Amino acid sequence: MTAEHLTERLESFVERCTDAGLSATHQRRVIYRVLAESEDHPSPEMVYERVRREIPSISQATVYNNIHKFVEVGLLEEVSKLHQTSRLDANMEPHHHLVCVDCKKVVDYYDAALDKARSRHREPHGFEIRRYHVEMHGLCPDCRTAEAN
Amino acid sequence: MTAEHLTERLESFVERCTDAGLSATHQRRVIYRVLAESEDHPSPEMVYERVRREIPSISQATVYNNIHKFVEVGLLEEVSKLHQTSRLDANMEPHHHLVCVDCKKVVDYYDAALDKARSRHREPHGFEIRRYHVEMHGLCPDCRTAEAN
DNA sequence: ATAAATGCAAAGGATTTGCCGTCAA
DNA sequence: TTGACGGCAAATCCTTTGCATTTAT
Repeated sequence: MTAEHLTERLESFVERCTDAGLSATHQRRVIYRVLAESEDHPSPEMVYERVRREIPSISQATVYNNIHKFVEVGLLEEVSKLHQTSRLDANMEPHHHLVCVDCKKVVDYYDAALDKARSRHREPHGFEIRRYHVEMHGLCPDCRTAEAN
Repeated sequence: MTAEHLTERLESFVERCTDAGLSATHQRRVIYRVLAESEDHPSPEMVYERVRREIPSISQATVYNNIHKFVEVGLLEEVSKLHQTSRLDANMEPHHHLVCVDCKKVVDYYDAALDKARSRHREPHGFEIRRYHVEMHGLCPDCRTAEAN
């Protein structure tokens, strides 16, 4: 994140809130700035701690509620759409997953080209890669049909 | 999952337990069979419900504890290594993530070839893809160093 | 003015832990 | 026989909700 990008994001925040029908409260500005300044993909708890340095009276509920609002209006994304409950897989062969963002269905996905792509990435950023896992997030056929109504 | 693969997995289960120093208790056999028979990437709660049909007296703790053991010894995988607490990202540009399986650090990863790969997958299994996200799981440099001790 | 947002506290769901009795090897 | 395991219940962690008060527009 370059400084100019950060400034850009912060400046467009108020406008983006207005477009989304959200008032740009002091708490929201600080929560968003903390997130935009963070490089470490913080948890809600970490966001709460950082915001609390500036607004000691803020409550966890406000942080959680606004994170949800921000995700809804596209200001924010969750790294994994599958937190909250673990999802298990006894299939240990290399394969990938299609995840429905709506009903959280998980479908196995096999693709030789994806597996081949893995070899291009050896030790990215010094990581010793153990599992190369493509997660495609989208709407499953059932939820697409449901949404058409 | 073909029937023969399932049989294979079930038959090797006892052996794999022994190798890992785990006794193959009745509960563990049923928990593992339920998982190996499941195509839907069940949550611990769903595993508990299914096992309970056969062992009504089993406790949730046993299910949770054994799921952990199975993951440790490589009989099982979690679809996402990042559940339990949400991890947030204010960077809405398409990008990918390196996740440390040890310390849960998340690092952004940009790669043009990966983005190009996306176009090969249109509507896999009928999914309307909204986000094409590669999650590479491995050991970050810090944890590699720590593990060397 | 007024609909929305905040703070607080309690509730809820998911997961972990400690302890004691039981069972697999 | 005995160390590992299972069951139970309490504890903990993460997140959501209800409600009274305050605030942004």
